Amino acid sequence: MPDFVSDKHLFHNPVEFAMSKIGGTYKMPILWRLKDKAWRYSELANSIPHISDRMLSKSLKELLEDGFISKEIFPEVPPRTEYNITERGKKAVEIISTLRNYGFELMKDFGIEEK
Amino acid sequence: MPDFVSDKHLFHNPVEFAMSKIGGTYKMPILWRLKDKAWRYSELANSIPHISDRMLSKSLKELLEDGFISKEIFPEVPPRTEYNITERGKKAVEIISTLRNYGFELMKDFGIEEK
DNA sequence: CAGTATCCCAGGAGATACTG
DNA sequence: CAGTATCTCCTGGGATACTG
Repeated sequence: MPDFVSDKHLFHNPVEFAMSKIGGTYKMPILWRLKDKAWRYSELANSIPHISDRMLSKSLKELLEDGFISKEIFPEVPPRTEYNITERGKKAVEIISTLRNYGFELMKDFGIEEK
Repeated sequence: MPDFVSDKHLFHNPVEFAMSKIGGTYKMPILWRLKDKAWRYSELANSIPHISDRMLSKSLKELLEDGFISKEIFPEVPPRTEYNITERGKKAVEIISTLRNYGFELMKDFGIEEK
């Protein structure tokens, strides 16, 4: 596996590339929530612990640009925006599910209680 | 999923926890190489692109402490050290394999040629 | 050969303030 | 409600030098 460049960034392996797309602190939590229904901006903001508007809007924008989610704006007052998972996002959700199950397993392994 | 603390660090979900154990730039590349045979320090150093001694030794130490790999020192001159995967490490390798396949898929999806 | 010790920097993320 | 703009901070990782 040789190095390769995408979007002006250097990668060394496919995992790095995948993580550049769905990694970071908030992208997986967002995709996970959109898994089976549409969510509005404020619902995401209230549901994800500690997330700031800056990080939420930044994460949503990147997921949108990379085609993992879609966005629908309803011209109401007050404005309503809904985010949905796309086909590409659904594949990511499968990976997240695997990672999540593994995480739970590891937590048990390391003696961390799930409350 | 409520927050929880492990090793003085705060986590918000199981994926974060898993990534704290096998994430970062070098842990997966290392585990992946140890998948089916023992490797010496210098072999890893030569095989992993751009890795510095600092990062290699740091990553190995943490993987060792967390039980993903084991280490055997042969009292020869010059010294020889071999690293092996453990049972816990083998489970991680399965996850890495999934992530790796997904990464390749995404690369194709984004039009990145694999050489 | 197989590492450790220091110093340094970039970029991910936090805090706060503001707007159509 | 649904964001964007600034500024700041922290830590993962780079560079370099040294050792049993």
